[in-house]
Amino acid sequence: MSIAIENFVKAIYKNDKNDSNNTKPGNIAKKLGISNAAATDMAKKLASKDLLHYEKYQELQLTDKGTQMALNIVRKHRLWEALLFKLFDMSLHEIHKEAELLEHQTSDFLADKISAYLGNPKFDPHGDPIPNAKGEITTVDNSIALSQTQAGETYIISRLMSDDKEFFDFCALHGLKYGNRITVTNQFKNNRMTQISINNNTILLNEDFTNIIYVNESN
Amino acid sequence: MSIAIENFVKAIYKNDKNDSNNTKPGNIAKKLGISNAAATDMAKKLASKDLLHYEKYQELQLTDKGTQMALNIVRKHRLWEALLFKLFDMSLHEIHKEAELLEHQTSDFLADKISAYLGNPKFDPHGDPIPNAKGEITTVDNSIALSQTQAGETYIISRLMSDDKEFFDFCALHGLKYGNRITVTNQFKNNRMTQISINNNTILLNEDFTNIIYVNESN
DNA sequence: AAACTTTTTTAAGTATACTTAAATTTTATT
DNA sequence: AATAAAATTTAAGTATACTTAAAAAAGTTT
Repeated sequence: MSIAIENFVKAIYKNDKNDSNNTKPGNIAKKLGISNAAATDMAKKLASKDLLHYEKYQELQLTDKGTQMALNIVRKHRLWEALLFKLFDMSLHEIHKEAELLEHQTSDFLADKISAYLGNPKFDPHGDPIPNAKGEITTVDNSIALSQTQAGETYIISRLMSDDKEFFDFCALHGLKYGNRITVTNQFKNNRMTQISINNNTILLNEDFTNIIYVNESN
Repeated sequence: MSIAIENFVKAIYKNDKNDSNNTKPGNIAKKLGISNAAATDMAKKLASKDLLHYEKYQELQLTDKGTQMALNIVRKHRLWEALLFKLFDMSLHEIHKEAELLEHQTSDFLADKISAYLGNPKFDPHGDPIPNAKGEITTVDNSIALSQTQAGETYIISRLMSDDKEFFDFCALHGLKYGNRITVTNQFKNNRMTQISINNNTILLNEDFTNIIYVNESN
């Protein structure tokens, strides 16, 4: 299967996991930076390969086969992120960009080698779960968006759900990192802002960030 | 530049380094597993990109720009080989196959990270030189093919110039590995065979192997 | 040097993955 | 419910990287 196909299947999968309300060709096209027409063409082609269900004007839906393919690619992506993060001094954004390319040129054999080398990790450096070789994912039920937290409570950062350079630069600057401890000092519901304390510094975060930073309750 | 272009340029470069007598489209086509017509087409296209000199019915010759591109790809290939060899339990043949794919999806930035992590090695696990970021290569002048060695002398294996699985399986079985010591016990010139001693075992090698195993004199 | 063989080139055609522009259908608005 | 807006689909066309088949040139043999 080509890189274009892999990226298309992956985009549908990720779309389903996030803003699942729109999996029509146009929305996928926007995420991939291709025209709507190209996305429709591709959808038809993938339907003929039994990777997704396609009906005119309806939402695209991955078949089991398509889902397995997506999980396989996501697995490789996140394993590369984990490996590059461990070995090299690179930002999460740089790591993501490289993994985006490497994921398509990685045999299952090599993926398993990377996984074993890392001790079969269940999460990547963003806190995103790494599917195992069978495509099974460890769910992270009890993690919630920072926007949904309680003022006065302390939490552990469990996921940074973004690919954006500016976001990661901000996180790196303030110590917002997978596994780190933060205290929510104020929730300004009306302004949709959250004030946190980390490393004795106080930071005010707006909704753009508090919706993509996930945390677990700190026991 | 596309993967097809990168592989074409690399094939010319490697051809020049080995059986340099024929760099015409047909020979390159054979190495890449494409038709002669496709190779001619590609040669014309690359000439228009100033990557090689093309004149009808003549040998193909890389320009400086083309040579730099080839060296950049070879650098990435050999850095991946060195990294995979260090981290994972994989055969030289498996490592080669993975590197063949990864080399095209590796930024200069990542290549430099890999190189630094490995301590900027000058040679890969086959003993082949790794070009530096500027495309400069450490020459290995004093290494000679096993077929050219003297009976009675002891040598250090410096290069295993092959991509072939069977060859590497054979090498692994008998301890023929980069850096290992061997003694040439007999040179059967008429039969083009070389008898060596390694780890107290005697092995008789024919020309197919003695021409691709390179050694240095052992001081 | 003529004849044969091999290689290279040209020409025509294919699959993939896109594009833009127009037509169609769906969705939202009044 | 009619109309306007937005999205989707169809249609036609492009670039890349190939293919096969035929024509042309080069190389080899006798």
